Amino acid sequence: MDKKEPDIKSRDKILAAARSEFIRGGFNGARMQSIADAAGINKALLHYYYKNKESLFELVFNDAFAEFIPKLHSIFSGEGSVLEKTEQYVDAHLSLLIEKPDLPLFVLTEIHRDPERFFEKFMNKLPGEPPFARFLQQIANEMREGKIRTMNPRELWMNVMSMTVFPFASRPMLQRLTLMADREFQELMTQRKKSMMQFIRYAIEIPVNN
Amino acid sequence: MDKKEPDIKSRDKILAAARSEFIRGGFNGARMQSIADAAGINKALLHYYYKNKESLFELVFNDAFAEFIPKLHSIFSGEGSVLEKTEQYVDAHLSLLIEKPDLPLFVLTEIHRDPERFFEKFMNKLPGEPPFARFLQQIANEMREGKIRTMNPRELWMNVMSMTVFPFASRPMLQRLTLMADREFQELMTQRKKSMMQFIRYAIEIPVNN
DNA sequence: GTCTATATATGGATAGAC
DNA sequence: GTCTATCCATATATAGAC
Repeated sequence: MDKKEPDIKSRDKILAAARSEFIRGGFNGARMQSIADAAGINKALLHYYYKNKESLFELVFNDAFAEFIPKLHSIFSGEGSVLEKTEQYVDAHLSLLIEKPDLPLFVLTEIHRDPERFFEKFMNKLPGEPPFARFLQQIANEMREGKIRTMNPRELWMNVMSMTVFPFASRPMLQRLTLMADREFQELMTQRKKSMMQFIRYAIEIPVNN
Repeated sequence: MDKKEPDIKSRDKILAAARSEFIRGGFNGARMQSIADAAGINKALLHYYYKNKESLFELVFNDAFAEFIPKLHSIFSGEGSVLEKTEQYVDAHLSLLIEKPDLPLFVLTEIHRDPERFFEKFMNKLPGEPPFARFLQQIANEMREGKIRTMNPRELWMNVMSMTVFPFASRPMLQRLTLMADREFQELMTQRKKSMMQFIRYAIEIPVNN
C-alpha cells in the first residue's frame, strides 16, 4: 500500500465534476472555477492534478466518445443477419443513452468546434474501418439475395442511427416543448427499443406473399 | 429618403458576420473581435449598433430558430394525407438544411445551454400547438381508418424528424469519418428527398394484397 | 458613423506557504 | 496534498476624439 487514499479521492472528484461541467457547457462554456467548486476544492489543486483545461477536457471527451461508439465493434464483427445486428445496436445504444442522455449533443458539438483536433486525437478510438465496412457489405449482400429491400446501404444505416440518437440530441427542446418530465422521456425511449425496431422491420423486410 | 446608405451597410455587415461567427462557435465560442474583423470594422462600432453580445446573439438565434421551424404551420394546416404532408415537410426542411447545414447543431446546442431563456424568449415563434396537435390527430385518424399502419403517432413523427435533421447535426463527424467533401454531402442529402420518403412509405403504408 | 485608447471583468494558470 | 494570493492574458464594453 504505497498510495495514500486522499489523493485518489480528490483526483476522482475533480474528474467527475469536470465531466458534468464539460457536458453541461461544452469546452467553451465550462469554468475551471465551477469544476473546483463542484469538487469541493480550489483551482490551484485542480491544476496540481491536471495540467490545464485542455488536458482535463481530453480525458472527459475521450471517455464520452469511447462510449458513444460503444460495442459497435463486437456487434458488427459478430454473426447474425442485418436485422439481428441492427436490433443489437439499437438496444445497446438506447440503453447507454437512456443513462447518459446528454452524450450525443456534447460529442457532436465538440467535434463541430474543432473537427481537425478530433480527427487527430480521437481517431484511434473509432470502430476502425474494417468491421463497419464489412457490415455495409453484408447489407448489400442481403439485398442482392432478396432478404431485405434494396436501397442505399449507407442511407439505411443513417436512418437507423438518426432515429436512435436524434431524440437525445434534441431532448432539451423536445421536453421543453411537450412539457415532458425526465422520467417520461426515459420511458418513451425505453419503449422505443421495440417500436423503433418494428418501424425498421416494416421498412426493410420484404413482405411474404401468402 | 431620410436614411443614409452607409449606416445600413455596416449594420448589415455586422449582423451577417455575427451570424456566421455565432453559428461557428456558439454563444460561448463567438468573439466580438472576430465579428468586427469579419465585418471590416472595429469593436467600438459594433457596440454602437448593437448594445451588447447578448442582444446581437438574440437576433441571430431568433432568425435561425424561425427558419428551423419553417413552413411547418402552413404544411400542417393545409389539406392532404399524412403521407403527402410528410413529403412536403421532408422536402421543405431538407431544402433549407442543404443551404444552411449548420443550423440544427447551432439551435440544439443553444437550447441545451439555457433551456429556460429559450422558453421565455423564443417560445412565441413556435408552430403553436393547434396545427401540430391537429396533425397528430390526423395521423391517429388515418391509422384507425386503416390507411396507414398503427403505431404511436408521436413516435412516427419523431422518426421522420430524426431522419431529416440528424444527418446535418452529425455532419462534421460524418464527413470527417467518411472523408466526404461538402459537395458530396450535399448531393447525398438531395437524393435523400426521394430515398427517405421511400423508406418511410415502406414503413407506414399497408401493402395491398393482390 | 467611425476610430483609438482604455476601463473593467473574468478566467486560466502559477508561486509559494503550510 | 491543499490552500491563499496573485499574475497575466483575453474579452466585453465604454469614453471621447475626429
